[in-house]
Amino acid sequence: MHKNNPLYKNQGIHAVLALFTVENGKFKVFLIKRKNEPFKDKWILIGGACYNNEDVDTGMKRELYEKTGMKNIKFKMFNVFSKPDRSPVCRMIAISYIGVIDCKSVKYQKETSKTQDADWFEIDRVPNLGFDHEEILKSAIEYLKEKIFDSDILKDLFPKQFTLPELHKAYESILNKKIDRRNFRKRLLQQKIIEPLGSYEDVQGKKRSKLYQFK
Amino acid sequence: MHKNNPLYKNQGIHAVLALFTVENGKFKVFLIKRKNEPFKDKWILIGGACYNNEDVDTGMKRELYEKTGMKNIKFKMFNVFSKPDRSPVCRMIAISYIGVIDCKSVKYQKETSKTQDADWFEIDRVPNLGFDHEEILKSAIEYLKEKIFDSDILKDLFPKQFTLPELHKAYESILNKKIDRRNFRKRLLQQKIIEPLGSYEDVQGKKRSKLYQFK
DNA sequence: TTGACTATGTGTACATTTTACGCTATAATA
DNA sequence: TATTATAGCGTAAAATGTACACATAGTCAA
Repeated sequence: MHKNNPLYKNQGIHAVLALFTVENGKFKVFLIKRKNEPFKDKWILIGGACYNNEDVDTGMKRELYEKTGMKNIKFKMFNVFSKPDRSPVCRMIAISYIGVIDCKSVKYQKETSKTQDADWFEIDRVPNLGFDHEEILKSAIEYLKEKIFDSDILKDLFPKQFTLPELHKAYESILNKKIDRRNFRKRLLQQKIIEPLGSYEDVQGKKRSKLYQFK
Repeated sequence: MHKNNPLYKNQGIHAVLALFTVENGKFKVFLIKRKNEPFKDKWILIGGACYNNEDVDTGMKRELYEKTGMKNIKFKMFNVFSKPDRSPVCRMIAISYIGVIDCKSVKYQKETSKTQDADWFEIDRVPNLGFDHEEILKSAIEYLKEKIFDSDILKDLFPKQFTLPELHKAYESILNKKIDRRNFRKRLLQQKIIEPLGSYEDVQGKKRSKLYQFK
């Protein structure tokens, strides 16, 4: 590859993050609103271009901080999008990431140098997205559904303790279907990625649930 | 991203393919030997740089043809490698692919404009590889082992008919462990990705096996 | 206070899948 | 004929998944 060969020139790498949460039983994704062209005033997933001196994970982390102010978020690469015209600026491929967090335990900025707004959107109320981010979002949701039972991908959705009914509700929201309460409980407990704390939640108005945490 | 910002300039995209086969019960990978710097005279996986006007799948297909002469090979993306210094030429990220084929039913060129040799290597006799291709190969083998029972990833290893003992041997070679003959048979048959042809193989010296094909 | 209602937690019966291994059939060979 | 190797079929036990019944803890309204 020759640096000045027009066949290769001006390629770039996008890092794009589909960041999810579940809040009050609603499955949500985090979007930012662009301030500049292209796709000015459009909502998109969190993302931006990688620098030459960083690997894509590092670029993703930096972009996440620059565009939202969020830090210490875990995410995982899951796909690549590379249609030559996916960005109108120049040839950019997108490395896509997925993350699931507790929206109540992170702060974010509504505005930055490149964004004019930012918020959590319910999955079925997501507006039209810029770039090919609708395709990326769709792929991310598929990936999440596929991995939800076979990994600890929801580990950061409940950073501290939680109850089994809460976790059950989160699974149902994400998978968008009913799961038998009692079988769900059995399955999760024998998977041994969660453990009981011995204490109970502090609520009134119903029978108290036991508290659990991820191992 | 600005086209002349040195933070972004001269990024490139490698497409890299770990192409596997099983021959005489041996699990093998296809390697090519470089003709030029960097890594002159080193063996590497099949790969090269994507053009601006092609998506990475298309670039992979073109590079495969240019470096080996092979056509009509199916492959699947499985990972991304992006350490900033993984190529000494400039900042290149690698999109990695995996493929499994029948080595007897493809021809390849020993030499091309950029390669001086090409061959199938038994997995445990692979030489030191150029770039970060040892890491990519390791990741590809892991991925293959993970997917071997849950997908038709071996579909092109036996393009026409095969016997269950042959398929069994291929699984054992790839997974590098013994699998019970009888349980293997049961498992594959109830997965319904293969079907019996009704005929038998044409050999002497042992009991003849039934022939099967992928659906 | 009692009965209705809801949420939580446990148990049980049944089916399906996985695993370990016995047995039979075909063909070559001593 | 007996032995050995390969191919194919079957079965019992274990593990896992699915569909429920039931008991308990609390609220609320009559």
